[in-house]
Amino acid sequence: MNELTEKQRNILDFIQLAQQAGAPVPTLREIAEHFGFKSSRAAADHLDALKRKGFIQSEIGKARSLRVVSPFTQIRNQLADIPIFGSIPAGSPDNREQAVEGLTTVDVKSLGFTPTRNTFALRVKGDSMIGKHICDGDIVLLEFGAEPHHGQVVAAFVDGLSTLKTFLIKSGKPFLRAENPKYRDIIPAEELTIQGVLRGLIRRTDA
Amino acid sequence: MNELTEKQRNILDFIQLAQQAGAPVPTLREIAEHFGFKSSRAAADHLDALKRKGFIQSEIGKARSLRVVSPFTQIRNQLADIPIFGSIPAGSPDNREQAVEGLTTVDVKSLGFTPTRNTFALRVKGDSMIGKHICDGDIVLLEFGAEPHHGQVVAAFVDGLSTLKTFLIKSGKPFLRAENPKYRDIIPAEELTIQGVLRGLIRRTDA
DNA sequence: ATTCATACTACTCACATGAGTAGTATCAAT
DNA sequence: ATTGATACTACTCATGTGAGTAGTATGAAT
Repeated sequence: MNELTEKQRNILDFIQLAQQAGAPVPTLREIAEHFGFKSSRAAADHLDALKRKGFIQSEIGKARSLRVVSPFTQIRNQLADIPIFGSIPAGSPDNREQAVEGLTTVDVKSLGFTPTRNTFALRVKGDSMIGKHICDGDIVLLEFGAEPHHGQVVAAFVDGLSTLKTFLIKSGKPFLRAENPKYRDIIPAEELTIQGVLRGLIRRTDA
Repeated sequence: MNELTEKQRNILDFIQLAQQAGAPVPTLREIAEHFGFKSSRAAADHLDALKRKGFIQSEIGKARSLRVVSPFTQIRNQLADIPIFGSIPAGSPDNREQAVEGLTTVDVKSLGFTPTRNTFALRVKGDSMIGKHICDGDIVLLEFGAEPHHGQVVAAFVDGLSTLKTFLIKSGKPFLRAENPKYRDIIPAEELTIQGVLRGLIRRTDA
């Protein structure tokens, strides 16, 4: 019952293509022009059919407000871009221009938290956090400016490099510990800059 | 010289967020309303500044035609939606309607491989792969139909559930092994369905 | 001192755009 | 035979929307 005709599918594809390309969604007249219709009503008819069949939605009276609602985009939530740094520059990660190695885009819901401007990513070097199952090459998502709690993993600026450590409080004093018996670093955290608190992780496995 | 003021940055973020969410780009009046301006001219002034500094582009006279052209979107590549299953239904993951728990969107470049229609995700239950640093609650990205190689991690259908195991070949025969001494499962792989080969991993760390 | 960018309010204008009315033609299902 | 969905043309209307004019205030740079 919810099957599309060829014309309707073509129009749905046309809209979806524009949407995916990052371009504004076409207007009734743009659709009409593209398909050679001489009246925008023809396009409106097809959109009505697509709406009735649940493939698209729009807000009334609002220009270019079409949305394709495939089973995927229905589930889809807010997205967020998070910059990946090779190493974090000193201070705030707001100095975005420098050292940005790439960008990762995550679905907020699947991640379980909402990234802010203070969220950034870092490529892990070394196996100092292997005890927490954070491996060499993993991308870790961190939040700048968050207050670290006992047992949380944090990024700290040590010897000119950003390194991951576990944040611990012992006798009221904060310490940093590597999660690998090979590295016996236990460093008083007072003298250091905590750059971010671990919020998530992305790993790529080579094929 | 191309630095943005805080106001301009906020407005750029507002536009980019809408764009990423798949929503139509805001109009002058929508921007003005969101930031509490009483005139759309205020928004237009900021957009003029952003255009002059090269952060956005627009087509004249066209509704909602803004595009963010920051270094971010320049780096940005193809995105891919990957469905997350609570447990994989038997057979091909193409039966997407069922058991889809959520959706994760990843940047292809940061992931290091290109997801296909055969790429899917699975939420890990249990710690049977802790030896490979795959933890309970992690989201693993898998590829259906790929030929598993010795030592790769695969998803297999065992006792009505999808479980992760390491794929091994011993004396020409394929075996599956759990990476946890607690689970001594060594199962001949011939009788089993390999549902997918591990390609990536996403972890969320509770705040 | 003056210039310039930023950051607005208040208002206007033209046209872009969604939405609608009325009518025609075709085809499949009943 | 008649109904209903599809697939249009021709036209109108209200409002959404980008663009612009005029003016005010602030602060940094020269």
